[in-house]
Amino acid sequence: MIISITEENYLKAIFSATTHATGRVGNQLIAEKLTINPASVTEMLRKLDEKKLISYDRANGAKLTKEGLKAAVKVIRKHRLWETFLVEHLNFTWAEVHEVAEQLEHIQSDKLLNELGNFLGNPNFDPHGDPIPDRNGKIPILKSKILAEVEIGRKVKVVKVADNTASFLKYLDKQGIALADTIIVKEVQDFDKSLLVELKGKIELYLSAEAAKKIMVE
Amino acid sequence: MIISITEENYLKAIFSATTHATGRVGNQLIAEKLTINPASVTEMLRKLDEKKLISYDRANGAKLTKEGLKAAVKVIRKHRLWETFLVEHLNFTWAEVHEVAEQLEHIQSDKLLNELGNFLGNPNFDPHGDPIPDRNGKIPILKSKILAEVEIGRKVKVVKVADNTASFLKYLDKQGIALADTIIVKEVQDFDKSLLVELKGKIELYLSAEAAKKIMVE
DNA sequence: AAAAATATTTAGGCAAGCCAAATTTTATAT
DNA sequence: ATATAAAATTTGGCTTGCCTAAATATTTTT
Repeated sequence: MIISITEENYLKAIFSATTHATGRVGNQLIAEKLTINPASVTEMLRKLDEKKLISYDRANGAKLTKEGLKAAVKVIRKHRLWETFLVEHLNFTWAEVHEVAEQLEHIQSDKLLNELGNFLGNPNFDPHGDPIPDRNGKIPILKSKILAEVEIGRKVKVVKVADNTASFLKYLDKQGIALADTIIVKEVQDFDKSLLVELKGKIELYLSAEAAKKIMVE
Repeated sequence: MIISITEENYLKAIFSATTHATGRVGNQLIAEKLTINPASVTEMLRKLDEKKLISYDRANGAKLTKEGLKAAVKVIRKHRLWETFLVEHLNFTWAEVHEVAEQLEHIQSDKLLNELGNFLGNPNFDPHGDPIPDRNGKIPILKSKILAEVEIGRKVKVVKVADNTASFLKYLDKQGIALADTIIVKEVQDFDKSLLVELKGKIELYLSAEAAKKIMVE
């Protein structure tokens, strides 16, 4: 079956909305993720329902079928493999990759996808620490928590960022924080919940409560 | 200026039609290259003319402007760099690359283009021996001739194929002919102009006149 | 339970690209 | 020079995806 680029983007949006929020996936939310008008969403959801990629009714909203899930996960695998390629081999920073990966994820070629995976050594996580689904669609699970919830004195490792916007990633770069860095929480300021942390055993710096919620550690 | 994928494909078609045929580039020819209906071509050519990417009038047909040429050459550079990448790093054969490169050539990212070039060592020729335009749009020239015109006894090297269709490339693979192979023409059959050639100093084989017109040597 | 707020759907339209059929223009051949 | 053939264009219509504005549903608040 042919799935258009637009349709792929809807499937991706539904997938990510499904995992994040607990309940139903409404049109509004999908519209926001794709920055389009909610009115436009209805007809597309109906179309995806007809194509059996989602089940859709007013009460339950949109829900991926087995086939729709497979398609969504494949796009995500492509996206994250390309991000990995761009960072590891083409000198992209993690703040730069997203936009280009959004384009590359729609290239259709099973051989390309397979060979790219092999070329990269079929990694399990991308440059942001997000899990890369394997060939069969299985998604590695990372048992991580947010830095804001770590006890004082505990030594942890940065494994993922929960916000892939360029502005946040650039902020991390400026602070010198990268994936796999070790962090020890030294103090929590009572009035604003900001943290004083030790980074890589040497530098000490302050992180806002906001930032601490977006840094995942293990 | 934003140039859509469709527009890029038109520019590419006009470019290749321009170099091949000597005279004017007509709508018919463009329609054939893009396998679309000639009726559809008219409006697009007018649009490209409005955008100053081509000059277009009934008498002279379509002709790329400086800006249109630049855009066309950039797409071709992308296409050929990606082909090189696929063959050299992802185990694609030269018969497999075209279809995927047709997609990859439309990815928009100057950084990607630059870094990909660097990653590959900014090669001058792609896996089919076609010249890769450099960053400034300059196209390397290969002073090659077709195998059919080589004198008997002369030792030459395969530098390019003048037909990139999968069927011809697969035929070459079957015959064991690849870029950079040496060939010596031993005999020319009078009645059908087919050639008996020595390949890589050992194998002898017959090539039809047709094939000999599509193999470029130096 | 009524009013207010939020979500969804309907209806009418628009832009990009495509096609088929009919027509006009240009080129070729007698 | 004119009849015929070939090439280009016009016309009308299609599909995909998007939009705005208005109408319905559904929740939430009071």
